[in-house]
Amino acid sequence: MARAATTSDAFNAVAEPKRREILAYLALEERAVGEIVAHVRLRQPSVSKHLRVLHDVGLVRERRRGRHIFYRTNANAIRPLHEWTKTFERFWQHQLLRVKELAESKTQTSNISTDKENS
Amino acid sequence: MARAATTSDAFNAVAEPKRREILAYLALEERAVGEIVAHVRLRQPSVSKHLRVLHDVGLVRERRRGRHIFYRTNANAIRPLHEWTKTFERFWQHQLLRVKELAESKTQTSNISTDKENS
DNA sequence: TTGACATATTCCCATATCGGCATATATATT
DNA sequence: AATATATATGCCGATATGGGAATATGTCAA
Repeated sequence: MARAATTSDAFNAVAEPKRREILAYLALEERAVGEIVAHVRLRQPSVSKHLRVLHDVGLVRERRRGRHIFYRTNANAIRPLHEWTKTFERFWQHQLLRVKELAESKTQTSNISTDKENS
Repeated sequence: MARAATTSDAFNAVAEPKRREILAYLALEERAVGEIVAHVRLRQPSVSKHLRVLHDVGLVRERRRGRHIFYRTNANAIRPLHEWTKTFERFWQHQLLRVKELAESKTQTSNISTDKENS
């Protein structure tokens, strides 16, 4: 093996900027491929491929209507990502608290070099 | 051009399962590379490379202490992802509402074929 | 200085990825 | 049936990616 098992999941699907753009666009209302092509600046085949990826991981649903295929975002499939980021919520709250405390202690004792910063 | 501009950002960094694992591990407390290697099942160079990626996008901070380098998750850098997923929150709430309404109407009028489902 | 330890970097290989182009497929219209 | 329209698929080229192995770099200890 060489590359990481390609567990093409929602995280991967969303890593592509154009796909995020498409998801945002399709969240508002369903759209036919042609409309998406017009909206995002890509050729139709590329858009179809992105839609395939999104569909495979359940991030969009399709509705076939004549020769048109309407896609819409399946917001529920984004929830796991939301939940994952949420697990870090308490940590960034901690960090904010620390920064606040530091700021306060600095205003009390006028800046006595508490430096520990690194890139 | 060929591949999508390689905007190595947080979304991309987080698309890698091992990197998510590392982030979760380093959120609790800072760890030296050796500890991370022991925790996640990868060789040291691979871990260093993942840490590089994470560091480049600001998802981890490092603290050099003698010959050890301690990494910790910078939860704040995860907030943008959180915010992005959050923009879809109202949509999945909508969908839940729809499902609920559908279920209710079905119990009232015993299932009069309102089917419109597709993969 | 030399040697041990911790971590990063480089090179290589296999594979994945993205976009463009050409083409296939499906459906509607005439 | 023939044609037009909408979308998907296949192939190609360029590049990115991840892991392994070897090696370089940096730091501490003797």
